[in-house]
Amino acid sequence: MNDLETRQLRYFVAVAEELNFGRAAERLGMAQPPLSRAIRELERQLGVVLLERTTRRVELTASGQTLLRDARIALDAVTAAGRRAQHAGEARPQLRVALKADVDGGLLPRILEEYAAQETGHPATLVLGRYGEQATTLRDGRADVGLLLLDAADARGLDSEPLLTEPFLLAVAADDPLATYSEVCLADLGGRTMPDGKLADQGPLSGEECGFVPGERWQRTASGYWSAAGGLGTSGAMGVSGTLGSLGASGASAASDLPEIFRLIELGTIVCYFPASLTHRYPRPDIVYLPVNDLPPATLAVAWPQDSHSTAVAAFVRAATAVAAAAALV
Amino acid sequence: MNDLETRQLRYFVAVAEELNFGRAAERLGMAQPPLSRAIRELERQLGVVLLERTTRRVELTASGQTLLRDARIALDAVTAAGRRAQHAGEARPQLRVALKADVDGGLLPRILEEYAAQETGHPATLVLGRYGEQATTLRDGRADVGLLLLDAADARGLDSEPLLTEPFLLAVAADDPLATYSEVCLADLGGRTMPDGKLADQGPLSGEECGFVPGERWQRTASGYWSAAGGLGTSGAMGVSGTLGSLGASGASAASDLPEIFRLIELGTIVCYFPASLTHRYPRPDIVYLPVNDLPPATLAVAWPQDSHSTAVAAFVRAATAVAAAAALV
DNA sequence: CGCCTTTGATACTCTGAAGGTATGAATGAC
DNA sequence: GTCATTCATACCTTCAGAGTATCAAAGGCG
Repeated sequence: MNDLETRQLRYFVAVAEELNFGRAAERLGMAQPPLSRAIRELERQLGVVLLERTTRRVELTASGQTLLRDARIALDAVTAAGRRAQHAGEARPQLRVALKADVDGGLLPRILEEYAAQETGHPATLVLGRYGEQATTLRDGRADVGLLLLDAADARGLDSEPLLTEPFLLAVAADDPLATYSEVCLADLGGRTMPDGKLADQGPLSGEECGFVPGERWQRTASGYWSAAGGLGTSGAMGVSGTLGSLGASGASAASDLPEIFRLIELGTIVCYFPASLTHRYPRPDIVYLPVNDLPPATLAVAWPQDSHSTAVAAFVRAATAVAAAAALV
Repeated sequence: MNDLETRQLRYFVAVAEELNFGRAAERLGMAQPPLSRAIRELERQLGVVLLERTTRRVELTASGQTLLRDARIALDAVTAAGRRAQHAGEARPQLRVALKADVDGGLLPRILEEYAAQETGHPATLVLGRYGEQATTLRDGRADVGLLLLDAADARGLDSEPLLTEPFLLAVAADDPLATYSEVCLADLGGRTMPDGKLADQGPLSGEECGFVPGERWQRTASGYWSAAGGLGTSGAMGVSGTLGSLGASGASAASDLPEIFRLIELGTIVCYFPASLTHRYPRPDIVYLPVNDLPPATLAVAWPQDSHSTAVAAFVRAATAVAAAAALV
């Protein structure tokens, strides 16, 4: 078997995601026939059928599903290789820290201060992204280290160290009937929607595209072992592509920035989950934050590519854990 | 920046490893001029100088070193994607278990038995390889799960669970002066060589190509965090490409299979380190096994690609840890 | 100091793989 | 049965990648 080219993987991922050759070709900026041929050639090379296609429907085979997962990972690794090389070539190397603005447990200033004190020669710069993007940002080489909510991130390929755990709070309009409650549970939220259009009673994390075998629940233990866990106790914590302001490509009436989201919450159009520390930063008269008693808490962590070997990353991780440990004592 | 092609990465890795365009071209089965052009084009795409070249010498820049590391990882990910897709397309899917024959702490039969009892529908098959190859075998998709010595493996991209710890024993000829000792230390071994031609007083693990920043020592803590550790206490445990029967491409008088190695040990030509459990399996009148008092012990672990999501892998890991735990009680 | 070997770069040619256009054929909706 | 949709096929075109021949610079050496 000759080695695959990234072009072939990109083509396949496009088709596998669109499940439609025409749309995939359009997305790739090419005509449909050469795309069909390329996929056929890929299947011939691998000796495996990846897509079951009729003129009306395209479906992934088991091989195709496997390849979709692994091709995404491989493509990330390739772009990461390029980007890291570019970054290493810059005159004044920097430590790129990925995070979603305000999702830092209030620790960011102290972490940056502590990190700067370590004099690594790599000043820190922030790479701000939307909620849930941080893991990908680390995997494809746009950042060196990140702060993210472990439960919302697909941590594959990353190592991480938890910093703190805090509950999600539900933000609702002050004139919502729920606002009089001292706490709510998910079942109380029937019908209310989140910024991404999903139903609020599913919790803050979208489980779609989680990449896990349907019907299986996996969770990571402290020692790094993935075990199948039967129960649903932690099922909310396995999402991958987070919500909270992210708007999917398909999102119809999705809001993406915080001011917009707060406005819609005040109007009663949507509700939204926020980590508790973030809510302290946005006290607003017309919004009430409520504890949700059957929602697992959020774990803020510092994360980095598993194959990282930079001293600056290690220094940042040390700084982050030290600050978190100090904060936990207060 | 357009995405890189794996062809470009393969070309670069070849040149970076050979540090000579002509030899690299030969290895790639192509002429030298197009290779030179391809590398130049790669540098242009990235906007970075990867190689400092005169007509007499080729050297890696900092960017080039970074790219060499990451390109290897990315290429492994690409081939893994292809192989896993092929594997998923097979009629009767199997669990491919990578190991070096006899390096299993004596647990393999019981692990296989325990695994078979779990009825995953994926019968186990063994993928035998040379010592130290298991990690790569897992990364590039030739196997789904493996048994390996953690200290000898480059565990990047893998998750693992330790099974047991046992000392390395030194195998020497019965008529060697050392054979009368009850135990030895590394300093006693001056001048003796190992199967790969390296000096025995360096311990069983080759530190070359370890990929870590020179002058830094890294070790993995229980929680998955890589920390810089100043001391040399565990320095022997960071090797990547193991020895013990592997013969490097450069190896001149290297021996590769066990019978051959034992013969050379009997003749006094070489000495060799083996995990204790393996020596029990090869009692030979003309070979003496000695404890080495300043050598860190070997940790046998079960390992799997970090992004694995297979129930069969999880079942195997459960089986392995259960058997190891039971064995530890005896 | 000058010759020679080694080795990467340049100039040019050529081939084939990747992409485009036109069209066919199958499938499901109505 | 008709029609729209969508994937496959046939055929053509182009340029990127590979080859050959050659140049030029850098060390080694007498």
